Amino acid sequence: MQAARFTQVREAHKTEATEDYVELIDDLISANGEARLVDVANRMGVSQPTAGKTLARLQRDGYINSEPYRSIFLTRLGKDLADASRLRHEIVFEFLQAIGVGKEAAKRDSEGMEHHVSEETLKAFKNIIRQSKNK
Amino acid sequence: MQAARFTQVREAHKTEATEDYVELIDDLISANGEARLVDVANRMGVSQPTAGKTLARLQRDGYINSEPYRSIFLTRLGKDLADASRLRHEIVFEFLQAIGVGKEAAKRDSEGMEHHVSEETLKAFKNIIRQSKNK
DNA sequence: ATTATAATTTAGCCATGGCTTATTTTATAC
DNA sequence: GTATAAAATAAGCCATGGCTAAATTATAAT
Repeated sequence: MQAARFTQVREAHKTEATEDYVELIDDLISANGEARLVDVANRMGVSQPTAGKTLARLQRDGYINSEPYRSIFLTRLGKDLADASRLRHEIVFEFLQAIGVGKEAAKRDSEGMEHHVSEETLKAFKNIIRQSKNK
Repeated sequence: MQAARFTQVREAHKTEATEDYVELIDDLISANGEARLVDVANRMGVSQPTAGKTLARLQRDGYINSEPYRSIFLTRLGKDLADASRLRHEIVFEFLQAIGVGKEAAKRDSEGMEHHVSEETLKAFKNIIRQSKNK
């Protein structure tokens, strides 16, 4: 049934924002020692109130913690999701480069594609990466 | 700047529904001679009112035409978008199979991936498809 | 320490895309 | 040709994720 596929794509969309945010927060903590709303908003390319609203939802759903007016911390759940997301993201990014896509396009496309790649496809991607290294 | 990438992904999301719907409408017309709301809704996996609302937007934006209570027609704009979408969709689908992804996963993943693949990446996909045919 | 600047939050707006329930219109069966 | 079933629409709800403008809180500078 075709309907199931579209339903699945819609499911993926629901988790996209969450994954992008936790991954970014984790990066900011690694790079700067902390993750501030203003930096999240800038890196996501949205206004601060928009980022604030999304972060409130992430907190509601247990991915992050933060006291009012203080910086943002990942919960265990958030950190695990960030790690899994980054791994998937990196595989897609490396894969695109392995098949000859330039770095900039690979960055752009992997950002959108990463949320729609199943385990099976990811495995195929990893094979290609491995082959391209052993050549 | 990372922000630009996320902005681009958001742009892609805006056009996703439009592309999915016109492609589906075109398929329904080919298969059944007409595209009815009830079939669109069933194939998209949403309720009829939801499909109706989206179709109203598509009409507002010039992709389709339909008289109240009658079936749906693509405008020139809609037909062109449907053709371009299907082509992209098919390339992604074939590509995934060419690298060893099974048919079902390829169908599912191509549905989500197609909207996030740049021209550059599409070209790389076509190369792989060509190579896999000449082996 | 006070002032100025920067960061965060609040409030309120909008569009999209979901839903259900109820109504209206069209098509079908008899 | 009328009753029934099916399809489409209307009305009204909700969450997400955008925005701006204004208020509050925290930080930095002198």
